[in-house]
Amino acid sequence: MPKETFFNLRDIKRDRVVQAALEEFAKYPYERASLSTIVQNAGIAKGSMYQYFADKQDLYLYIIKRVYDSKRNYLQDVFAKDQDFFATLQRYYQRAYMFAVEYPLYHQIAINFWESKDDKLHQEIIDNKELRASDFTRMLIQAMEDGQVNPNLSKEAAFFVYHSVGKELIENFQGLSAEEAEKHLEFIRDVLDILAYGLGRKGEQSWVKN
Amino acid sequence: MPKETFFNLRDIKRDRVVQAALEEFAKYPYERASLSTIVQNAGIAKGSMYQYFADKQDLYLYIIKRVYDSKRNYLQDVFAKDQDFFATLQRYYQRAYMFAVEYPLYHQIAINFWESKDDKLHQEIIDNKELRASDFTRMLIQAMEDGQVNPNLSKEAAFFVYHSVGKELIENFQGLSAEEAEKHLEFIRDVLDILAYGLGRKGEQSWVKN
DNA sequence: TACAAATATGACCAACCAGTCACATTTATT
DNA sequence: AATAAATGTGACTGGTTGGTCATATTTGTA
Repeated sequence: MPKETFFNLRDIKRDRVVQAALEEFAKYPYERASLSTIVQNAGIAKGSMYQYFADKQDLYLYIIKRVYDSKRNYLQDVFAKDQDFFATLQRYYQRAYMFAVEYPLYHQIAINFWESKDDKLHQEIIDNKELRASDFTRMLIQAMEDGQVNPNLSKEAAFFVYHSVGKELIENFQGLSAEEAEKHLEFIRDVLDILAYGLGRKGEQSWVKN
Repeated sequence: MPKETFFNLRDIKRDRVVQAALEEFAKYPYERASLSTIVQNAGIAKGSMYQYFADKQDLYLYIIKRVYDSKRNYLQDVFAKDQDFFATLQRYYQRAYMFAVEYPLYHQIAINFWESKDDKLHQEIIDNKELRASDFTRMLIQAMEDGQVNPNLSKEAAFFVYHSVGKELIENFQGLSAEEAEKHLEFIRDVLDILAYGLGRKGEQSWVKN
């Protein structure tokens, strides 16, 4: 948590600090990111930073929180729109892609974060993954009951497949030229279709005789 | 490339240097790995290391080469045993898993390597990925002609799915207890089955009417 | 044994890092 | 205007890093 002093700052100055931190943590993972570089780009003295934050990790966690709050907010209306399992997944990943295009800095910071090896940070990543796993599993069970998904599949394996592909999908679009967006969204659809045909074929349900 | 001096070393000493480097690069990615730690664990002087290698990167690339040579050798007879596309993939990933269990240090170094952000190293990763992509695509096209795989699928998307899942599969098994090996191998089979049913159902070929 | 070539050494260097602190400056309160 | 509180500052500390180099030791050769 930042200190009170940080919140008392004038907006322009506070934004400069945040912006400089965003840029640095987007460029480098936590351990290699440099506080000296951040304060230099923010145009403040080294000591000032320690008036705002307890230490490097405090600053980092604040930035991470901003990023994930923003992403959660961006994705909030993706779920529960309808009950189509496959359509929901496609909305989710396409929207996650659009987030990456719209907020490239946030996107890069998130990538750097979940690749972090730092013990304390790593625990948060695992917690987060388990949280998403239970969300996904809930959706999956519902879809199995609805008859959208083959109910004989291993739930763990199904989550694993979607987690892997989703992670790589999001990570993959670093070149975020807006012109290619349509092509990228189509690619996401192609990839998810491959998974969908494996998880159950709508209308045909090819698994029933298995 | 190591200097001649390195190869002139007595086996015991050379192995000590290699072993210390392996342990350090397994523990930390390139940038955070410490030469000082390596020389200390190897029981040699700092200066000696620079008699053997030009610099840190020279040492690292030598270690990386060892790792990948070893892995390539370990996986060499996986392909071309038979023409069953899905069986070959399963052999590949199960064997890659066994490699990880058998050579945990090598395994960890490989993971750290392909997560590296260093420009020069990153290029090698991309090259490597493209090489595997063309290998995979060749197999895929063959399987499409054989009727094992739905020929209407996007080849890029198909590779992407296998690449993502394969990468995460290999990365995932860090707790490499030999007792759980059977369970892990079964999990790999479950995951690949999900993909297979999406790429085409053997015997049934559910895509033909699509 | 005498010389030369190869190899080993660790103190040392400059560059960087996160974090500190005595002090200067600005802002709020009386 | 005078005082107090809050905020800003950058030189400095102790640590780490990759890399160097003059010198010492070992090894090979004659």
